[in-house]
Amino acid sequence: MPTATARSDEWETLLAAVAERSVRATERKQDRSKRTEQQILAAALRVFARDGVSRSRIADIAAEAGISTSTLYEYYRSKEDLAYDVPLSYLAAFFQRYRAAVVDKSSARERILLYLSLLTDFVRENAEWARVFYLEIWPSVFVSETGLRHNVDDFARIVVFLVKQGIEEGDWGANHSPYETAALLLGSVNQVIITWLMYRQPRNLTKAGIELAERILLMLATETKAETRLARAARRR
Amino acid sequence: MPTATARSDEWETLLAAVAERSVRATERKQDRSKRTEQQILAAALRVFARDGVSRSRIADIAAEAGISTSTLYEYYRSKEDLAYDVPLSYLAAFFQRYRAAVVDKSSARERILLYLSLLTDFVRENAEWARVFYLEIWPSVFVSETGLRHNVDDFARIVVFLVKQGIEEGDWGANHSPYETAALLLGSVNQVIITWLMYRQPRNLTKAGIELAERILLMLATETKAETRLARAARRR
DNA sequence: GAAACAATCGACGTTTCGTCGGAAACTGAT
DNA sequence: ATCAGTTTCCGACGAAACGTCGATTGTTTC
Repeated sequence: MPTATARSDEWETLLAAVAERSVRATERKQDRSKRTEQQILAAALRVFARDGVSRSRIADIAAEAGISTSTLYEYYRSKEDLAYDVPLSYLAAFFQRYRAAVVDKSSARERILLYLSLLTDFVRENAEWARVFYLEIWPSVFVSETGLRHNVDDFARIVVFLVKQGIEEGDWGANHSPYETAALLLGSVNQVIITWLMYRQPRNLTKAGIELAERILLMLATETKAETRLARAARRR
Repeated sequence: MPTATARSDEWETLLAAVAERSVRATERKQDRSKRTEQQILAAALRVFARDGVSRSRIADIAAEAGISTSTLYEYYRSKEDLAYDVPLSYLAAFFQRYRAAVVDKSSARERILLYLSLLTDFVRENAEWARVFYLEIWPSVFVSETGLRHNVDDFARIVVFLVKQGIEEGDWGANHSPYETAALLLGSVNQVIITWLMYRQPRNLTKAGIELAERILLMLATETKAETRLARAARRR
């Protein structure tokens, strides 16, 4: 088992890797070009959120961005490329925000709680992005080996790491696979997020997210106590 | 609160509605036409699963089905229409299978457990379908007001109903919204399914699904006991 | 077996995607 | 300021996929 500091180092490394991966390498020389890039991304997000990715036309996005279609092709090789790049900057922003907020939290419990509540909060604030990301991009990431894929993986990787940390700290037992427990945490919250995106239910997403996360964490703690009791009883027999 | 029989009737009604909704109304006159329809659906599933919906070409699907593109357009107005119709027959099969298997289960606990384990089992058996449905269609259903939308809603509706039943039967308390608890159950299992579809992890999906469902149900029961204990302690003070 | 209907197909118009060569705007050095 | 070199932008065009229509072939009914 790694020592506490080794774990802590690993955590820093993970966060650094995640943050770095989500930074895009823009190599444009002139300022107007960077502005155009931003305009394209903003326009694409608007159009994707409005029409859905598959129905959106490149020409519409270009018009929305105030440029010609051929200029857009200077920046992105295809609609698919564009669709995969749009969520990236937001994802980077989310990871950055989490990294900044988590510095003064050291327990797995606190870190997970912060992660999930920050996530629901971020979704609520950036509903247009979330709509495109959760309902269009994320699920179809599999079709291509794109850079975004790794960012999406990071999403779960962080939770798995923290679940393992929680086991070491005794917050919950090692009876279950950390992957299963992570799926429990992340899957539940994702389900609530998707429901909110589709039906605006529950009304207060942030509140619902925090409550759900706290509930699960409490259940995990109780589960361990119950299982320990059971094991003790079995041994006594 | 409804009586036990009223609840039971409601359950039958719900299952009947779900089963009926997922039956497609085919109005073709000749037999060869029905064969063609099946060929199109089978071909579309293969091509969608292989190339992804957005990259698939109508011409490829037609070729795979052994017909001309214009014939395909006799059956479906557009690729979108086709994409939304492909999952339907499988969904119907799943609901039918569940309906048949659940007749001798009356407790909410058993019914939920059966639902979720049947689901993971069905996904494992029909991986091609699941890939298209979970990773491509389901999330983008929102873009259009299609019939499939209601079938997808049924998916969650059943779980919500059963969670409510569980509250009435005292399996778990009424402290939490049934929608939240349903999200917990369905979201976790969905997360495991999606992970399996993308990475073939965990290896044994059916086993993982059952274990996860049992774990959550146990946690829910324990949670209620713990909360009752807490409430009692609070009253004593 | 012929009239009426259903299903299929090849040819063709339309829409959207994506490329290319050159014009316009910017940069830095003289 | 001007000019060479570079970057960015765009209009015109070609390619590919979508979707339509009238003619042809197959099936049913009487």
